[in-house]
Amino acid sequence: MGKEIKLDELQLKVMNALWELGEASVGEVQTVLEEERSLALTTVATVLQRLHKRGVVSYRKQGRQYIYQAAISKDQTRKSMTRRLVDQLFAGKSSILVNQLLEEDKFDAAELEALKQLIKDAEKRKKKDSLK
Amino acid sequence: MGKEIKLDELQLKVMNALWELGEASVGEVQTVLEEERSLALTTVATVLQRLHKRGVVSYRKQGRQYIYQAAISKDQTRKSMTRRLVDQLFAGKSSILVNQLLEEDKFDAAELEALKQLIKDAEKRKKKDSLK
DNA sequence: CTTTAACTACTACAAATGTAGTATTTTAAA
DNA sequence: TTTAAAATACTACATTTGTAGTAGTTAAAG
Repeated sequence: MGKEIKLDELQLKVMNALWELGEASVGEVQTVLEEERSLALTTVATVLQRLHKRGVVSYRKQGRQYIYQAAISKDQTRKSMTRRLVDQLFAGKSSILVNQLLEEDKFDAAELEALKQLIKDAEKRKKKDSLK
Repeated sequence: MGKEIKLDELQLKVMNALWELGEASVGEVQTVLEEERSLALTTVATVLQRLHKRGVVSYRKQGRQYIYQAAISKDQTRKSMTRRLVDQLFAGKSSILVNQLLEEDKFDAAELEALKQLIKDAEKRKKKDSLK
């Protein structure tokens, strides 16, 4: 599933609300977004409709209400959008990105520890693969 | 300098060309971009003009030609756009992003080795800081 | 000198996104 | 019963981005 996913700020906020709630009506999404700043209900509705048109969300009817849910996973989205950023700005090299984050001191001690472990795991996988 | 930088695909391609060349005329930028696909010279000119309006590029006049150069560094751009992605999709946690990349097996053995070293460096910095 | 190429200024269109008001209908509350 | 709230359908506007043609001028090539 190499489908490109490109979502702008508000679209992502809406998706985050759906991922969090599992499914939601326009009003419920609005409520979540409103914690940050107020938006007209119709703005939220429009975003959802357009996302639906793109196949990014789906809905079922409940009475006269549309109950929306994400049609793409958060994981897929993360992968797709990270890939794009790495391709566009890091010459396709994830290591440059991670280097930058480490240099910027973006991790606490526990996270560094966890990363070390993940690197070990990755190295093990690499060794296993190279023996095949 | 916490200035938000948001550049879309073509804008980034133009910036990459400027960063690579140091400075360039519209025609020179077009030549670089053309390696991938052809674009009207006026399209490139328009993008550069709009970027200039935003303060993202600057130019000097040479005869009747504009010689553009980037007014923001690649590093700044990388930091800003990575921050946005992490905030929007990774709840502000860079470690989740790196976890994902490691799980996706995006690094070769040498890169993993280099990352280990960077983590050690980061850990040392952490310890130094905690002793202050 | 003439023709061609290069370059900017100007103009315009389409698509996508964010924003939200109005009209209508249905449902819930007073 | 009436009023208010909720929800969708419809509509419209502004901004941004990508796309590129036309006109006019200047510089380079033939």
